[in-house]
Amino acid sequence: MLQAMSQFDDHDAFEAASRPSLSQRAMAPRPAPYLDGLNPAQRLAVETLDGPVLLLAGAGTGKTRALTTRIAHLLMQGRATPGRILAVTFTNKAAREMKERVARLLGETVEGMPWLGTFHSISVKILRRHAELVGDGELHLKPGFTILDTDDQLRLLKQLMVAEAVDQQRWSVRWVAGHIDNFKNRHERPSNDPRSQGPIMERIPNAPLVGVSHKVSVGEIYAQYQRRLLELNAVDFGDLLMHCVNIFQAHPDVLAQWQDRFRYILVDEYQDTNVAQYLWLRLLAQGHRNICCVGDDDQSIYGWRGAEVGNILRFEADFPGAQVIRLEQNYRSTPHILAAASGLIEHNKGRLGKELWTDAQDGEKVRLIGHWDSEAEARWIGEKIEDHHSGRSAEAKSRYNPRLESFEQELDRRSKAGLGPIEKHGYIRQAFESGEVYRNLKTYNLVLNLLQAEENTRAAGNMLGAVQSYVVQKYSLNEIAILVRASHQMRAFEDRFLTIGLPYRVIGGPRFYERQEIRDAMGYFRLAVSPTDDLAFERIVNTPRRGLGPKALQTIQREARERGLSLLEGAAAVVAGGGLSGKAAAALRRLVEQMGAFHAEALDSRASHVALAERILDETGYTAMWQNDKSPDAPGRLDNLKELVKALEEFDNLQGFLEHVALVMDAAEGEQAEEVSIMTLHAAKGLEYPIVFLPGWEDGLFPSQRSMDESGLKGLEEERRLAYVGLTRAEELATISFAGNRRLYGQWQSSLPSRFIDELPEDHIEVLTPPGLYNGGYGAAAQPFAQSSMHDRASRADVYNSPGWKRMQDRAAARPAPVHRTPITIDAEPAARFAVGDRVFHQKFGTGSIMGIAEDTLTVEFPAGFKTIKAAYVQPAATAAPDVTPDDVPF
DNA sequence: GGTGTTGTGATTTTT
DNA sequence: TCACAACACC
Repeated sequence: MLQAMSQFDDHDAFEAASRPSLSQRAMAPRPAPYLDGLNPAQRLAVETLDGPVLLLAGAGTGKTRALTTRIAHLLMQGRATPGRILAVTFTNKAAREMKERVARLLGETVEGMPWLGTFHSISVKILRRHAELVGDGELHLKPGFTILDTDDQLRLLKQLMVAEAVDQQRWSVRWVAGHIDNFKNRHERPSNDPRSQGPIMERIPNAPLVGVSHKVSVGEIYAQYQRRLLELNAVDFGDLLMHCVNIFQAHPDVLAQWQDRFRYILVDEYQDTNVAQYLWLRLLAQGHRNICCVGDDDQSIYGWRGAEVGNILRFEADFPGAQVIRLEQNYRSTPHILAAASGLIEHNKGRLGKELWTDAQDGEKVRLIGHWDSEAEARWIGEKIEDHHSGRSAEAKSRYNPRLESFEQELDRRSKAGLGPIEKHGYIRQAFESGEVYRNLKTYNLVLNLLQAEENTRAAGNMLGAVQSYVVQKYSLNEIAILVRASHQMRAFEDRFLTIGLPYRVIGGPRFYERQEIRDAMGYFRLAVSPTDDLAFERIVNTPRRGLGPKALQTIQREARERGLSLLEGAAAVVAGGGLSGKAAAALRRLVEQMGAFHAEALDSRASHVALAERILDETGYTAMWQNDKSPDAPGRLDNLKELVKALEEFDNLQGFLEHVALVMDAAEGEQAEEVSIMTLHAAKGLEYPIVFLPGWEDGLFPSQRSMDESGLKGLEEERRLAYVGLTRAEELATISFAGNRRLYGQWQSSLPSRFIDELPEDHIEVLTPPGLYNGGYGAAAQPFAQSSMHDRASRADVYNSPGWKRMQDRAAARPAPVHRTPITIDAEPAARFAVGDRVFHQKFGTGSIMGIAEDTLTVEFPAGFKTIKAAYVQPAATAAPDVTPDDVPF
């Protein structure tokens, strides 16, 4: 069906014919099985096809389902051909997912959805067709333009800044790049008066630029940068959007053409759009006005990179007559999790407002726990994960359940006898046979519902009881995630998990195509495909080392500039003209000749591009460079190169591959192994896990001090949304934790629990007491805060008054101190408790002897060697019974 | 031109 | 603490 329609794509004849004709009307009202199972709001979202629609979809409300079903509906209703639907996402992953799901709905591959993609990939397609409209009469973009990655962008900017003698000590390349990105996010073109655009920078003190001002504005660099990009026939990511909008604005005829094409527009994650994307969308939508934006203002967490929540808040004003549809039924989380998240986000002002609700069973409350320091936090979370994984978590019910056994027997009996109402639901059987009903709360709930729907037979009643009393104790590690605010928090977990041998994976680390060796290799490929790619030339000319350093490069650049050649051609000229001597000349000659040959072969469609790629890497000595490298990561890099070559096989030629990679910078992720996922809160958006840990809820870290300093209340609210996103990732169990002390940049720093903790609705929170928090604990111990930056009494008192800490104290006090332990009193002169020669115990270093005492600092000889340690961190060894695990040892 | 040393500064990240 | 960049030195 889809493929049949896609043949007509681009044919206006088909469009004309697509007014309800006889044959179409005969085909028209088809049954729409894909609509089954949608809730009323989702259904409304799918069926409201005309005019602007804002779909406010809370976390876990089936947003993607609504969006993909809407596309399917448009197609099945014959409202539009695939080529007439524009569907934009932010990430390639989201685009891929959407394609797959639409395909599944329609039961076919959706090759015919050419305009489902990211803002950037769609912009490239548009831009390739109108490249000449970018620039002025003299200099304009050509359709074959290259797309620079961040690396190229920085190198180019750096050249410009060096030429302008900008004081890079004070104004870094990254900083300038950030500003330029922001210009583009806000769709600010280089102004006619660049000197007054953007912040002012100073040149280095005695820059040899006679008669030039001591100051340069970022705007001037921006203008030069744009000029340079044009000369290089290149664009950066921001340009893709900006140039498109510029073309649309300056050429109404072109705009009209695209407006006409896109009969229906769908936008995912609308709350994340920046000004440029907003303009882009609004221009295109002004044609048919059938635009459907899906988003959630409460999940807007990308303000710092230009996203404007205002776009979604203003939707109704921007698109008069817009219908607003709210998806509020949540299918992901338990009521407690939902209530906790909702209670938190209510502290934000200016929301569009949604009330999430769910049918799900109550489940566990959100847990809250405070720890002494980040290491204790990691240790504790590691243990909890092991518990969940092995099924020995404290809340685990008995593995053996007689009622369940009888239930299973009953099921078996009835199934064999082929009777009774229950086995009509093959699903139930399967749920039990696979064990899914024990493991997955969703399955469990579904089975419950199905059973409840059954007639009130005794068998059904039995089953119900059995299922209800036996829920889920074992979790796969893949069902568990740790979500942190900043990536440096990950280290504590990695360290800990490595020691206890818990498999984990970090999501969102440096990506495949951002690795040095991959970029280098790509540089070679780029140069082979387009010999005029100067940035690629600069990248690889001396990698591996060819003795062609900055000086040789300067010579080449001078030659190229004087003759108006590209760098590679310039290099050829230098070689021919004898501009370089000896070794360098020979090396350059070889490189030029090789690249010439590679280029010829790249043009030859009969030659294998995979073989060419291998040859390039081998003959230029690039592979050898890593083979000779003795650093520990060299073998990994060689593997990556092999993988790169393998990835090439999926493309017809190098060119296609490069085009793909410029935009789709992600590698296939393997998900076979069982591993706990560790990632930032940002990376977690859109994902869900049965069990979620949210560590590091401390003021300054989360909410991040920097966010609040830089953006004030706005920043704080965005942090709060981030907390909301984190909580709503959890399906069954969320555990929030904070640590009193944390090592930051090598320094121990103490902090207060996050203000968000006090904003959580108490009824849905269960406060846990960590092992080792006995009487005394935090309440009595001023010592833990001795190194605190929070020295003033008032703020420290606040800690003790906060519900979380109070509760912890109450719990701790209510709990009898174990016999083997002497309560620790930490007095003003802690070291006074010790004398040289005493045996002391430290939770990390074990037992040792005191060799020296200075103030409150001890020098202790541990098995691991001499350590200088604050007295507060150790205790007399005699009180530390041998059976005490490290976690039982308090501070 | 390659290697060692010092200094600095440090969220969140996609395309 | 750690990574990376800029400089000094061989």
